[in-house]
Amino acid sequence: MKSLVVLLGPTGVGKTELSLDLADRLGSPVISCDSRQLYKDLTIGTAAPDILQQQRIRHYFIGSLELTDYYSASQFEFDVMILLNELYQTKDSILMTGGSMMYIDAVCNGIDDIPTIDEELRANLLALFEREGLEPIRNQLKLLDPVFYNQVDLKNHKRVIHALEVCLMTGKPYSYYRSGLKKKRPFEIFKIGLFREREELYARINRRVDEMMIDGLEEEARSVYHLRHLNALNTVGSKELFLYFDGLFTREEAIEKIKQNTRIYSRKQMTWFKRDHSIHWFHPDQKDEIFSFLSI
RNA sequence: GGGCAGUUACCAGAGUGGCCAAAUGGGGCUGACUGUAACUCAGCUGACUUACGUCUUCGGUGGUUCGAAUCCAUCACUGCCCA
Repeated sequence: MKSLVVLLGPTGVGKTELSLDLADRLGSPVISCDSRQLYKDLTIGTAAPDILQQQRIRHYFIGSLELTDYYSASQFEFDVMILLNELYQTKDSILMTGGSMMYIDAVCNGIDDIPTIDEELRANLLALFEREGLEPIRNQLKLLDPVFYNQVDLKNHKRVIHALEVCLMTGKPYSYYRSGLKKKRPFEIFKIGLFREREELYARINRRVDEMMIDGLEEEARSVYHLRHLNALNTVGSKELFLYFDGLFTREEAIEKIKQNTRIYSRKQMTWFKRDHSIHWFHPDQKDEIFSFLSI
């Protein structure tokens, strides 16, 4: 039986470092599962594996996209499935590492097949939202998909708009596509979660942000500032510096905000992971325990 | 030494006699989340209680009043101005 080892955990917990040893042991490359490390030009702010680390272990999905590229969890599922199929020709165990919750779920459980939304339609709805608020969009959704209308958080414009997009795009209710079914994978999945006490994690995060600034995060952000409207740049470590460039933050305030938003993000990740009882939790120092758990 | 302004929950900051455990924002905490998800959204945030509710708060003290964060006196501290 083929297997997929998923190394996950909140940002800053120490996944990258451990993943190299784990990959060595498994004789596997690393499939990165990170919705922002995917993009080139964001390497410092996303703490992507560096050149040396990538020379040591082959990594996939690091810096493979332009900031202007469209991508989604669903596409990630698709790409990973193809890659896994290839890798399993010669290997039995593959390692995937990352903290993007929905991407992990997309690979492990699958995600319903929903058509990708036409750019123009999306732009139109967004314009309508900005002009008249969410009300008209909600009303249309109520008409076209009363089922989902009753389930969705009606204040969450992203969810409401997306549902309507799908309805308008396909002529079918959004709920029609939402099976909620888990896909059966032709490989076994082992989820290893890395956990640190909050205080310890926060201290690492704070320190890491300071290191990023030393490594040139400010210059990195400056070089992509002109693309700030892109979703890929709605990212911790970029958006705060943009506000500094705008004169709305001092440099110090921006750094504090990056730390704070990273901490908040790490908590959101933990909230998500807590629901998943198939995760086996370890402290990053418990390398041997992890190896023996995986029998490697 | 004199004059003026101020002191409100973790922070900032509304409230100027009852509808005030006290607006709002920030921060913190908890959670939702199947498609741009490092997104977006929600709840809680004086104490005790599952809850109904009860109790203790608005610099200190003492008053006025049926009733005070709100009015008066006084003390303390802070800021600005005059000396």
